[in-house]
Amino acid sequence: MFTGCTISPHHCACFNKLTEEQKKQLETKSVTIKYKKGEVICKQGSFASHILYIEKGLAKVYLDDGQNSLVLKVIPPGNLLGLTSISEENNNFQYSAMAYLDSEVKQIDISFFKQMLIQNPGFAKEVIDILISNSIQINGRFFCLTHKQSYGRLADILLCLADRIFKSQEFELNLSRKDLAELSGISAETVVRMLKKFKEEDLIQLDGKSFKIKDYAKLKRISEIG
Amino acid sequence: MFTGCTISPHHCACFNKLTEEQKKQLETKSVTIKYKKGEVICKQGSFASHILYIEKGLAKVYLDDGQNSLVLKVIPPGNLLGLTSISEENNNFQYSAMAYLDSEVKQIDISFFKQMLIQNPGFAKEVIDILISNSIQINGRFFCLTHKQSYGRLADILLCLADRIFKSQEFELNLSRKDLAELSGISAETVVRMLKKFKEEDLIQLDGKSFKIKDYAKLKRISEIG
DNA sequence: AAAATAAATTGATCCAGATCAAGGCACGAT
DNA sequence: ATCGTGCCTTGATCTGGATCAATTTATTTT
Repeated sequence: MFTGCTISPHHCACFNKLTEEQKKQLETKSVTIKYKKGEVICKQGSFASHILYIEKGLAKVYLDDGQNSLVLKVIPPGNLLGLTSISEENNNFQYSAMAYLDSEVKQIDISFFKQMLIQNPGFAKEVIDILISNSIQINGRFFCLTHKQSYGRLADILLCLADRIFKSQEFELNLSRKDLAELSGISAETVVRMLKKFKEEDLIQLDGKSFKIKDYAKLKRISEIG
Repeated sequence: MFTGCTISPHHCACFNKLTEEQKKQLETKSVTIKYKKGEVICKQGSFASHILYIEKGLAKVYLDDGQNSLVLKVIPPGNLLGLTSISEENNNFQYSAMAYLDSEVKQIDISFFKQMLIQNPGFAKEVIDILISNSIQINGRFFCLTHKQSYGRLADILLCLADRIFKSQEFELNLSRKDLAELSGISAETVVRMLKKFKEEDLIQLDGKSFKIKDYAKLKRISEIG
């Protein structure tokens, strides 16, 4: 029912709503920056002069209080990042983001973005839809991390990676065990133990960073039962 | 830094942006319904033909998978409910809501609401701001419930009630211990024990449903340390 | 006011998963 | 090669808080 999956299944559609003229303007009002894996793309609390759009790579969005960190979502190409900064009262980043893989990020001037919201109702409506789908997704993850137990959460993430990121039952996961732990909201040691168990029970095949989902149905069941 | 507080600190400002004409129309497109404490206002999954606006009372918004329940937020008068249903792809309620106290709720025709989004960019912008502030709030709560421990969460909720609902250090809490438990994401028994501890340590005064914050600063510290 | 029902409190037990500690392994730097 | 530094893995231990069970106190219902 609810999934801890952090990855939006669709591209954001808002830019399609811009007129040709506006699209041209957009190009002059934006610039693309490259980030290496592990680099910080935006920092919680800092002033936000841009809305970000992931063109290539993968980024994680997380909250941090200096002590603990919570991954809110993972953003694949085709999605916006930093939308919360367009609010009038919170014009700084409400979360941090880091490149999970080498990435390219388009920075869009925030006042241009706001101008589009006012000038182009279709664009605004699309942005609203994006915000809503973000909320729904995060609510699901919220439910997951607070009510499912670790097994289910890990199964969830594995399926999410297979389905939404790699679109294959077999993949090379370029993330550390610690990253995986963060994603599923459990400790790195526990992740290792659980992966081992999944392997023993023949639900997955695992060798270092090579993953293969062997029993999708059973993993699905585990993710649902919790 | 992050708070588990579920209550939005401000009224929604979007209706101010409507023209006089549109405000009049709004009246013809909406109707106010009364709910008794405990009644369900909207049910997760059901078709949403209206956007809801809390006029009086208090409502809780929660997710439910039949097994567990997670309170996303508590909505005081002056706030919208069910905004997620204006999305094109999710035109049903993404969560349930229940009256915490006797309440009055205005139901606004959803297609009228959508029409306003298109016709009135100022209105749309305001709705975007509301969605953003909702997300920020829920993200904070998310962090709280996953990373703070129970003590901090309970302290958090008590301060939130005092500051945002009752606007007084002393209040009569019309919620059961179980409700309080749900709000802070812990079991009812644990809530009782912790309240007792708070009382013993002279942080609060407590008699049944009468609460009084005696040491705000210390509670604040507990809520921050976790 | 007595009976029935629900909520609050307290104590005892249990367990998922964190944390701590220690080795094994891989890979970039010297 | 070999040193170092950081991941991965495994085992041992600890604990916050859930759950279960039983009693007490409120609140309805009749």
